[in-house]
Amino acid sequence: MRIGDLAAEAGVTVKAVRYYESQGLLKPRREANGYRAYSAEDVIVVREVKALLSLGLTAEQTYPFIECLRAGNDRADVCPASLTAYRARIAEVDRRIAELTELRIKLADLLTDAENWRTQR
Amino acid sequence: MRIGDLAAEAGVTVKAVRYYESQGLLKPRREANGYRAYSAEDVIVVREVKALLSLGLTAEQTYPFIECLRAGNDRADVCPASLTAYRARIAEVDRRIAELTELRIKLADLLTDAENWRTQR
DNA sequence: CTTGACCTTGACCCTGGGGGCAGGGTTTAG
DNA sequence: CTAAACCCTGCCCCCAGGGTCAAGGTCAAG
Repeated sequence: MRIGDLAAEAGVTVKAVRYYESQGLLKPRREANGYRAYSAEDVIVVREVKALLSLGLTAEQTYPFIECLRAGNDRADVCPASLTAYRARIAEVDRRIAELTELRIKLADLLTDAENWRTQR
Repeated sequence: MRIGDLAAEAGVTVKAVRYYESQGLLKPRREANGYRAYSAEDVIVVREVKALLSLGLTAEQTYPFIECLRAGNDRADVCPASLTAYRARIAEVDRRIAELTELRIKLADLLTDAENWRTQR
């Protein structure tokens, strides 16, 4: 199958597929005319990458998941490296939520302060 | 004063100062040799920009605050436009926290699922 | 055989807030 | 006089692609 079919079937853009390839996540063969040729397995890979990116992982961080698939597993997340990646991402999210929560407090304080200053003048 | 002095006094890098200028937040005069020349007021502006960026505003969003300062106010955040910008940023942070909280749940579910699958095999 | 619609290719510029580096000119202290 | 420290502009890099382009390939209908 060609890149447009793959993209449509996996629910991403052609541009995204080419980007994944540039990141080393796909290695399609080429037809005689230079067109990229994909297997049915590549659809699974692209869907997985899409799902992982939407969880906030970087393209690079999806690597262990794809390797897990390529190793013959039905699921990309049953390998130890995948579990580690999940845990790392959860920790990252927790850190980010804590940061934003602090920031929220700071902003609210600043707003209150600025409002009070105005009514006092 | 020159760019290095300004940067040191405001606690940012020379590169950052030039970037702020490229975003229209500073308009230094030039010495005969082409060096940028800053006023003492510019230190205040740069400090303000730095503080606002650390609150997650974009350089563009700092614009109303700088205008407020230039209008002669002692504080950059006492103008109506500044209050609006604060409120917008708070709403943004709230949205982001909500997103991350949902994401956290998804990730934890996926992790649990993958772990269980492993112990079951 | 040709036309037109659609597909694919690689290549370029853009995002935000700068960091890093190159290759120059200027100034200041010793 | 020279070396260090400063300043200038301009270019490439990040991340996950989006937008646009010119050029060429494919496939059906007429």
